[in-house]
Amino acid sequence: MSSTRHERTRLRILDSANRLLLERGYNGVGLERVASEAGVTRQTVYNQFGSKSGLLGAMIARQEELAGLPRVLQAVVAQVDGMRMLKAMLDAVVAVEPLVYPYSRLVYAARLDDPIAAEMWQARMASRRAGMGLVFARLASDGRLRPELGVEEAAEVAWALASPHQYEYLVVERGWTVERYRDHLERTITARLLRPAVRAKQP
Amino acid sequence: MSSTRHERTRLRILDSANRLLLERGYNGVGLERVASEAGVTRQTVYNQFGSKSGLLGAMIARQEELAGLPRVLQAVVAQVDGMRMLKAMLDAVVAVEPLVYPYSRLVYAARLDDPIAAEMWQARMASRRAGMGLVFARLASDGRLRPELGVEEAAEVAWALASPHQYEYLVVERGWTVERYRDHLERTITARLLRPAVRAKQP
DNA sequence: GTCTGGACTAGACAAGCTGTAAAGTAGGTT
DNA sequence: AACCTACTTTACAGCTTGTCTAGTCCAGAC
Repeated sequence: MSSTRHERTRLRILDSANRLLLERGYNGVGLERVASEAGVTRQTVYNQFGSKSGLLGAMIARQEELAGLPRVLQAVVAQVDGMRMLKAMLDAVVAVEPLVYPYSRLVYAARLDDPIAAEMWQARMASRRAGMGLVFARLASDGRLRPELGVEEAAEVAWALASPHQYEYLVVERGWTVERYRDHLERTITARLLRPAVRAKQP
Repeated sequence: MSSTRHERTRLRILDSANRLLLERGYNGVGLERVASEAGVTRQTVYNQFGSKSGLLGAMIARQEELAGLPRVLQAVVAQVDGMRMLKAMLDAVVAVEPLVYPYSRLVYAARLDDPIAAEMWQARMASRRAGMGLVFARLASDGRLRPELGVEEAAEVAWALASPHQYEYLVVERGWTVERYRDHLERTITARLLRPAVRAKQP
């Protein structure tokens, strides 16, 4: 099997990093502790991940994989109708955010004084924004966009609405269910950015 | 005058802390440097502010005072009409946020592994949320709220929309002007939460 | 079965950080 | 002139990330 010693210790380190960093914050726990809980030396952590930020990056990459991000994004682009695409996008956000948000939060905070974390944040956000751009390009060509709005502007607004921070505030902090949150997103985007579907034109 | 030596050094420390922490992040610069740029010893910083978090708290309190937060909030509660109150609230957000946001961001990040910062964040957010609650209570009694919405829910949604993170994303990151941002907030809140004003009832 | 290379350990080091402590020196007020 | 407070100087403890050098152990190739 593909379970070399290398990979096994790598996973042990990632597990203990998950446990500790998630509950005590990025600066709240040192690599010595992460290493010892993984039954490993701090040196090994550096051999595997290069730096503390590197470890954080590996944690996130693994979590996105685990959360099935590639799969749900594929479900989004598979839609042909703009409105279905939007719904699939919201489903994707709601499915992935709960699993990925605790990690996003760490990167978001670390980003302020760690260049590597800053770069990671930029890359993640750019890719999500691009996804939202696709959705609204489709909605625009379907004629569902409000006439005064451009695709770019609509995508920016929608992405800001579906950002991790909104999830954090409404779901994590205020206790909304993810269903309610999803419903809220759809309502807000519809009310603010879309216009009713037009029936087949009568010439 | 009320310019004791105490207060003068206090201001010098706050100034150098502003300069350094804002551009290098909370963990990106140590108190040794802050102190030396203020022409003072690190010990003096501890005498005055107690801890690094304490210094951060003092920075924020001073900035909110400088930004005129009490004044604009007074302008909000002075309104009698709910819709004017909402507009005043948005004016307040737009006036204060640009000055306070860089500091909010520091507390928001530090909050994850610093209990004092966490408490500061909680207190600040609770007070802003309470303000939004007042506005929507008035709007509700004016009959301007969508019938399916409760005051609490509407206030939560509005507050999430007018949160520092939305400002950060749309204005700081995407380069919107504050006027455009304010307009966006009003449009979104109106479209999502309010219904058109009813004319005087005809019996 | 031995050999070899990569993974891991052990221990020490540099440079930085927060926070505390004790003792001495200026400043301004009364 | 005396005094209290603010401030400085110096030193410590304990923690951090990151680097370096040996040495050890293990797994798969031959």
